Amino acid sequence: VILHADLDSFYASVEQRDDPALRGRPVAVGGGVVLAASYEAKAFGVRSAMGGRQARALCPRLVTVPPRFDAYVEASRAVFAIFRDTTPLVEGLSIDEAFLDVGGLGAVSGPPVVIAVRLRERVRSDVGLAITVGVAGTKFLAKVASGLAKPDGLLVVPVGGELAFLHPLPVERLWGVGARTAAKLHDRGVFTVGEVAGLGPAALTSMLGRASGRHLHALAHNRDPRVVVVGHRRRSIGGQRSLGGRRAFDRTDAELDEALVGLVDRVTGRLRKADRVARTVTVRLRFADFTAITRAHSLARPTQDTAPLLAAARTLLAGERSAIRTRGITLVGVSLGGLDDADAVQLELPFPAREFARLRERGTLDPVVDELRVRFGRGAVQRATLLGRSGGTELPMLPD
DNA sequence: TCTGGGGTCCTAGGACCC
DNA sequence: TCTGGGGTCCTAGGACCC
Repeated sequence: VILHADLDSFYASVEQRDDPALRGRPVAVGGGVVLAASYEAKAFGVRSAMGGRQARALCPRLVTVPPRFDAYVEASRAVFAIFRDTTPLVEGLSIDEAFLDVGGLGAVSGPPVVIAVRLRERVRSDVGLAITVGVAGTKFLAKVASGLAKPDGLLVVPVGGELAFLHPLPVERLWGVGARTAAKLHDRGVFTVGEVAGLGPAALTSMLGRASGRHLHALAHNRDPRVVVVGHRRRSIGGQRSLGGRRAFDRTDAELDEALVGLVDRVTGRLRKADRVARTVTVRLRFADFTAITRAHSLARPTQDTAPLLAAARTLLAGERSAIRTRGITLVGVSLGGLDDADAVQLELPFPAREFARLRERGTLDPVVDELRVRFGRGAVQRATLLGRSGGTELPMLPD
């Protein structure tokens, strides 16, 4: 049994918690763009990612406050501590939501509903925030349930009633169906999850692509085998800076370089703080017409040093000088991928073919061996046995 | 209404290797 | 001179989520 716990209007709720004058009033966090809107603001149609001007047009009495990210991180830590005190099986999805696997807790903590009620009370009393919880047998359904129960709600999908719950819902309720996918489905007369379920997998696949089609087909029949995973590792670290549209066509090279250096500096700082190394640098540019491109380069070896990563980013940016001149530029982004632990050592792969053939001739390696992987990390050997067999027995790692 | 900043995953083509 | 198939890695773009 899985709980999906999701804090309501997180940033705005923290602001209302910390400043009583904001309570009961329509609040938007952010400046040029709304990062989060309180429920009072949402009632006027104010939404996150909306421009500040539009938000004020919809809601003249809107109170706009600048974000205080430190306060949100602090509140998030406190809530996640309560999550982990509820069950060790916590999978964070973002700063304000997580899956909790409470399946094995029955004997200790009572049934899932009781656990969910207690969790909501604790977050309310200890952190001062409202949290919505969805309870179901799968991650997907738990997330759908919490979405429907917002704000400040609790919704349990009864065992056996999953499809009856799911099928009347509009397709937009499905996790992974955004505006584009919804539009494609609507074009073909598909509006509810039940109608999706009525479609064959082939029809969905031809509409949405292989993975999305299969995925959606499975979800519409409430098949979701994904388990709660503790301790996800970040796969990329990035930063971006919008430059404002006004001077899109007359940014100087020096200005762009300054922005790039600032971003690389910030991002590599985070990389080092996380004790990780990166191998792929991606530069993202957005032009005055709002179209965007990405340019990537992979280094021969991973690093956490600023210099080689900055050099790669500069080269990528330099390659787009003429596009920047003719199309104007409104955003620069840098992302680091191919992450690994800083102290991990990966030997050259694949194992040199000539050396391999030589060993094979000497009879040192059984022909079924076709790869050698040796990995060291955290100051100790992680995997150090040769992944091969000779006469059915494992070979020891080569002395070298 | 001229639109932030942080991520994840999928697709598809080309290079390269065996 | 013309021809196969499988696999991995890299790059670019797109959709989606909070």
